[in-house]
Amino acid sequence: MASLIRKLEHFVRLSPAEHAILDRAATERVRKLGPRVDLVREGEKPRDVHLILSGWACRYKQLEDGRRQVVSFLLPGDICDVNGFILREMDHSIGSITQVTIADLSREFFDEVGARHPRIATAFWWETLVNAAIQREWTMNLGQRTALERTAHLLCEIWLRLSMAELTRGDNCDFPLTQADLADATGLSKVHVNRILQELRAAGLIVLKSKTLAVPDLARLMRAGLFNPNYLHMDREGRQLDAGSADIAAG
Amino acid sequence: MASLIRKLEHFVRLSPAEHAILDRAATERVRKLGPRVDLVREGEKPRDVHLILSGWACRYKQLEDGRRQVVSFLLPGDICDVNGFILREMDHSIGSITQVTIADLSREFFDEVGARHPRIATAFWWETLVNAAIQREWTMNLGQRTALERTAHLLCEIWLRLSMAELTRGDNCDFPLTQADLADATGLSKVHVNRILQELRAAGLIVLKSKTLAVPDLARLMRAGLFNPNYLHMDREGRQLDAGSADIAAG
DNA sequence: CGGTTTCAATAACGTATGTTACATTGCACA
DNA sequence: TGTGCAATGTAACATACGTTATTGAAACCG
Repeated sequence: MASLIRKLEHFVRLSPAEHAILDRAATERVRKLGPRVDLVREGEKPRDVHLILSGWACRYKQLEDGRRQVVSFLLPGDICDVNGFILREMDHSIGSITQVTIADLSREFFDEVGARHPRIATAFWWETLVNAAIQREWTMNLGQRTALERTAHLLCEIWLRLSMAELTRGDNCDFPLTQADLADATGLSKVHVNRILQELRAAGLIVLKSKTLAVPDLARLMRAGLFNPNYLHMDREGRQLDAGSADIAAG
Repeated sequence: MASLIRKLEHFVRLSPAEHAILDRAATERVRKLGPRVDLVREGEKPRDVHLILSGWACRYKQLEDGRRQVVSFLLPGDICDVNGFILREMDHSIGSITQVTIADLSREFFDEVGARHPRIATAFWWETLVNAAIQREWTMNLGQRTALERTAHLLCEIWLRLSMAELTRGDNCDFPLTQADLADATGLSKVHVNRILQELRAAGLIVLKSKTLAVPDLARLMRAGLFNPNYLHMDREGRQLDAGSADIAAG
């Protein structure tokens, strides 16, 4: 919950009353899932909207011959498909990566937000639009960037998204993805992901071991990934980027 | 305008009154643009929402060194970013491909739709969600499919989107994209796109010349592109796919 | 704790696709 | 009715990345 509010507040300030509404929605109907299980499967009818309270998950699509593409990562504070229940059938699956805690948000909750809480509704639209922007950036990433740029770019994105949710500590963060996960997300083979990670390590751009990632110099990693943070739309009205994100954006 | 309504009616039936509302919005503030000009540039503040009345356009992103990725095509009946004006700055550009006619839809129009026309609002949400699904499918396409599959897949998608807007005639349609456009959209080089098109032609999957595309056997092209139309969510309540799209979906 | 599985690392080799270069066709416009 | 530029087509060659295979080190687990 805290992660969601922190993230949304990168865009609009929410009142204590609005915090309370989100808090309440996020504390009823909470579930816990093990790692590496499907939360939702392609072909199913969308039911509730899910809010990730803790843990990492991903959306993915698969071809009949087994080729698999992770199309996005879901981090704490992320909402899966605001209004997704409008569609009759899921066109992709959602799977947990780590153990995950989720809150199921009802259709009625969104109806009420739409009718009575315009600032929250706007914040949810922002979430929706940023997710669309992220998906466009992934298209760019897969279509144009080299393996090294692509991997560095993905790491920057995850880093910034985690930091918006206040899930980084100093220069490091939890990083539960395996090289196979990174391969599925970048469209590279596992072997090549391994080569690229070695290269990033050798260049001093990352320190990655035992599920912890450290980024000693984010600006340098961003340059390596040709990373421009504009698509994350982390700017709140009447403010550009705060002190913490200013040097981040410096590039 | 007709294209928009036809497309939306693949999802919900709209009343004559609702048609009239859309018609009115689409006839005030109409502009015409030449081919190959920018409609919107990355970095600008989003203003109105644009509805494509005729012609083709695309969203694209560019790296400093000139690498360019088309992240989506905008066809007649497409709306650019419902509620996009919530964001402070565009993270991509929109450029025309052919001559294009657009209607600028005001923020107030969307406010009114949200407040008073829930069925249209739902239809716009459907449009938003389908666009997100398309973007995910492009991620899959670039990350996992071979050059031939990828190209065939893109052609299938464009074909179906055009047919929803009733812009195909029999087995053929206008197709103004150059091989360079296709290259920018598929992440392939122009030379390789040319090779792949030759291959598709040789296999009898497409006939493409002088800006006209014919697809003699859509089911076969779909198989070549590992194309599953589910992500376009062309199904209306109480109906699966109509006669026209049934054989399309047959695969 | 010993066995089993997952994950990471590395090597040898193969190939799909990129690059550069140039020829040809087609079409806009003078 | 040429003339010029954009678009398409082709060939020779280069390379980034994929594939298969093997090994070692963690993590898991009964």
